[in-house]
Formats: sequence, structure tokens, C-alpha cells
Amino acid sequence: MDEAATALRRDGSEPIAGDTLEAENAVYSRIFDGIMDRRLTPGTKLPERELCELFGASRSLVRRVLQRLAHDHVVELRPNRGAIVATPTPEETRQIFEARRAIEGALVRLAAQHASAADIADLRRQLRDEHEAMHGSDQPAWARLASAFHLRVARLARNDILEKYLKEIVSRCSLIVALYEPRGNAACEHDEHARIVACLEAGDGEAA
Amino acid sequence: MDEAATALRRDGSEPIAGDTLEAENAVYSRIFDGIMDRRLTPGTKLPERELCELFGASRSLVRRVLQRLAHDHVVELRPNRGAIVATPTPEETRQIFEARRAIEGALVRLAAQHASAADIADLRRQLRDEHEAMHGSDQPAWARLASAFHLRVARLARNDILEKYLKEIVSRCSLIVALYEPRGNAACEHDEHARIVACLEAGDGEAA
DNA sequence: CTACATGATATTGTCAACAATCTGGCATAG
DNA sequence: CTATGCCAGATTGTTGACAATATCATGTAG
Repeated sequence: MDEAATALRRDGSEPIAGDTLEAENAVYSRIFDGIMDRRLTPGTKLPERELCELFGASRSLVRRVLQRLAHDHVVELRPNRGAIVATPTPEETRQIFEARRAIEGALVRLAAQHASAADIADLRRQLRDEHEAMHGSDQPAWARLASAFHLRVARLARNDILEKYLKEIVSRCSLIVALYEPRGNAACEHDEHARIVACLEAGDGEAA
Repeated sequence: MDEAATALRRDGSEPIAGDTLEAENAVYSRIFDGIMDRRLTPGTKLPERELCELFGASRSLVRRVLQRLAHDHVVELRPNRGAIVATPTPEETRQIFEARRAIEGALVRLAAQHASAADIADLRRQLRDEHEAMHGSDQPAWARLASAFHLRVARLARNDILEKYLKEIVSRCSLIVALYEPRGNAACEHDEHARIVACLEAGDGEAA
């Protein structure tokens, strides 16, 4: 019944220690990453006591982290009934994809304006890793790299606000694929990524 | 010294009561509105004790509200030094306007797809009020109506995510004009609003 | 007069006990 | 057999006291 605990133990991280703020961010990240990697799937209960023991953290800290995750729409906070990993409804799913399309489009346009040669080189290197992982059998690594690609392009846009929005939306997409695609099928094509890099290099932002 | 308290008392609202969650939302709204109306200006301190007494709320509730506002980037939470109304830096200002342009563009496109005749009628009515307020001398009302217009268009897009993002960004814009435009000058033209409505009616979303 | 240390006060951060609410099993009635 | 009511245990929500830290005035040395 300690589903969350066993899932969270498999992340190979260090125990949490140090400054309070540091610790809070660490707990946040470990749960967030657990969701991104689909070790924590939609509907999984996140009992406070369990998280406290697992991370050696106080209840108030765990509580703050859960509220942050709730604000990011990655967990759902049901009054008096505890937190669970969020399960997007079909309507939410539609809106999430729509919003993603809109924001990623804006980001790519901005990235095209700001990208330097070095940035493009980094991106190509990333692309090569992705290619290898795709042909290798390391499926989870593939998925991680593929979404990292999107976030990297976002960073090139030099707009922290839109970047943060995309990060939030990507994490919600992760919930959706966990829900509706039991087998982790390819979400987006590798070739598309390559084409986007080419367009960025040409400074053509209209290739969204 | 009770700058925040005096500013917040001028909102003509009822005292807070009822369910805890309800009360939390009420406190959140009153502070948020205070910032939107520029009664609370950037840099204003928001001491916990003062807010507790003013709203008759517990410290933990006030604390949660401040964390929410901090997550919205409307207040800044300085460890051990309390909360203040956020003061956007020039770089943040640039990013905020850039993000606003991007998101509002996406929203208008979507609104054009979804808007019904009744929606357009509502919008025109809103526009008329705005027009009156502009020619009358009620400057604060004018500002409120003008930003309400943007949020109404956003609602027509039928995308809660992008709508929430715009709301966040609009509130940060409010901070910016409070900072950089001591006199509350016109932020955007009334005629532009009229043109946008016309484009929506024609179903032409490319008029951003 | 300025700069810096010092201590009293005020404010925020943390924790642990208590209260309120939900969960799940069991008994009972239909 | 299903449905309903109820009780014990577990979980979450809230409060108030205490600890840690910052603020500000005062005093002192340069």
C-alpha cells in the first residue's frame, strides 16, 4: 500500500539534507520527477505521513510542497482526503494540447530570433543522443531526452515566463500519456525535432 | 505604518466569514484586487500580523494565501523578511510584455473560433461601458473595465489554461504600470478594442 | 559626523499536540 | 444478497507556543 514510497525510492537520489529551502526544493523535485518519469501515475495517493518518513522531512514542509504541486496542476488536493497525482479529464486534455501548441509556437518563434550558433550545436548534440536512445532499447531514457529537447528549445527563447508555462504543460502532458497510452508509445517524431533545428538555424520561426 | 491595512480597507467588501476554503479565497481575492487596482503598489510590505487582524483570519491561512500570491509572481516572499508586493525588474518587464503578446495572440485566435453572436453582443455592451467611463472622469473604473475587456475576450477562447496565464500576466502588467507610469495613463486604446471585436465578429483571428 | 557594534523589539519560521474529517469493516435490517 | 447505519482507526486540518532571524534605535569609537 505504500505505492508512492516504493515508486519514489527508485530514483537513485541522495537523501534530503541541508537548508530548509533547499530541502523543500529537493522534495518538490523528487516528486515532480517521479511524475514526469511516470513512476507516479495518475490517481496515486500521496499520504503526508509516508512522504515525511521517506524524505525525513517535517509535515509542514511536505504540506507546502504538495500545495506547490497542486498549484502546478500536477497533483490534486482533495480537502480532508489527501493528495493524489492529478488525472486530467478529456476536456482538460484538449485544453492542454491546445495550450501547448500555442505556447510552443510562440517559443519557437522567439527561439529563432535568439538562437546562436553555439545553441544550435548544443541542440544537435542533444538530437544525436536522442537518436541513439531511440535505436537503443532504453525506452525511458528516450522519453526523457525527447521532452528535454522541447524544454531546451524553450530556454533559447529567453523568456522565463513562457518557459515556465511550457514546463508546466509538458508535465501535464506526461500525465496524459500515462493515462491514455499504457504502452509508452512515441509522442512525437524524431524527424520533426531535426526539422525544427534546421528551421532555427535558418532563423525561420514560422515552422511550428 | 499600516500601509497595507489602510489600502485594503478601501475596497468596500464584506468582512470575511464562512468555510475555511471560502475564507481563503476571499482573502486571496481582496489582496489580489488591491494589487490590480493599484491600491497596493510594488514594494508595499504585507506583514502577517496585520493581515490576520484585518481579515480576522488565522496566521496559517494568511500564510497560505501569501504563498499562492507568490506563486503567481504578484508578491515576493523573502525568507525571514516577510512578503512585499512584487516589483518587476526591467528584464522581467520585457519578458512579461513579450509573453502577453504571445498569449493574447493565441487567445484571440481561439476566441474567433468559438465566439457566438451572444458573446459578441456582450462584448459590445462592455465596450460601451468602457467608452462611457473613458469620457466620464472615473479613471479607476476605466482602468478596471479596460483590463476586464481583455479577460472577457480570453474567456471566449474556452481554454482555462491560457486564460489563467493571461490573468497572471495582466496582474503583473498592473504592477508595471504602477511602477513606471506614476500617472495612470492609458495603456491601450479604446479604438483598438473596438477593432478587435469587429474582427471577432468576422471570425478573423489574425487581427492581433 | 560617520561607521560600526550592541541589544531590545518585532516579525517570521517551525514544530507538536489537538480537533475535525474521512475510511473501511462489521453488524443489522430489509 | 444488498443496503444502511455505526464505530474504531487512520489521515488531514488548525491552532498556539516556541525558536530563529531580522529590524531599528541607542551608544560608542574613530
